[in-house]
Amino acid sequence: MQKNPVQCQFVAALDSIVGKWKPIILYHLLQGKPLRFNELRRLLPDITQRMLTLHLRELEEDEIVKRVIYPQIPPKVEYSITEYGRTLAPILESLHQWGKAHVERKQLKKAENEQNETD
Amino acid sequence: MQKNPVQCQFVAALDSIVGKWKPIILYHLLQGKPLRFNELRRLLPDITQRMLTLHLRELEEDEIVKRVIYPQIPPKVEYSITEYGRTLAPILESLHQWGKAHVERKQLKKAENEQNETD
DNA sequence: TGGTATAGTATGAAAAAAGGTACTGTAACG
DNA sequence: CGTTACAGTACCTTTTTTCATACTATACCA
Repeated sequence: MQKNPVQCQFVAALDSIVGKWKPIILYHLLQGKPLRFNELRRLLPDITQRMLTLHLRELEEDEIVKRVIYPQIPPKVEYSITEYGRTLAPILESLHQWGKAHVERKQLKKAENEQNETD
Repeated sequence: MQKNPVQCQFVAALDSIVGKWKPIILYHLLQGKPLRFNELRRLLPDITQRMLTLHLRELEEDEIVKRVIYPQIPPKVEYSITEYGRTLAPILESLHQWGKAHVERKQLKKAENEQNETD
């Protein structure tokens, strides 16, 4: 589908971290502590079970996240970042920083505009 | 809609660079030379006029790309990266590098699997 | 005995993103 | 006089992504 190799590389990278919830899932897992399914759910109050499952499966598929099932009842499944997943940390950190600055910049522009309107 | 501020920051950053064609548009514009609408189209053979227009408008809205209209016939419009847009360069470069390694890694795994199947 | 917690799956609907095709006006080229 | 190039817009369809709700099995707790 994507013929251009440069585009492919962007697509591969972005596929791994994009998705409405992936960055924030990774953000929590990058804190270091393995998290159970419902712990993640509590950290992301607005996500549906379905989306959490789907995104975790994709991250697992890419070997960014590791899934460990403890054979007990009620079930216990722990998710943690892999060594490979950790290579994404600097990128996510940059994105986070840039995004923060971008939001602040937008709010500043908005405030300026509202100031001008009342002139 | 996005209540979590951390998530907002990711969303803001990703909104600015995600979209099927945005990274590759930015990649070309980051080469430095301003590009005309149809020059970009030729660089992205599979994009439709419509999608190119929409993505460029969004990038312009975020002040990542500058649009200059030359009042002549036939029309001439040049797109270039702004100073602000240039602050995305390191992030895009990292994404590109990571994506490249990720693609190679996947191909390696695939080759290993095929090797095992023929054992 | 009924409620809660665990980690999901199944199904259908809604929303968002992307695509396809046709169309615009003007000028230069052959 | 017909064609091409330019930079789009309009309209509609398809694809992809996300959401909402109901459902599963088992154990523990009161």
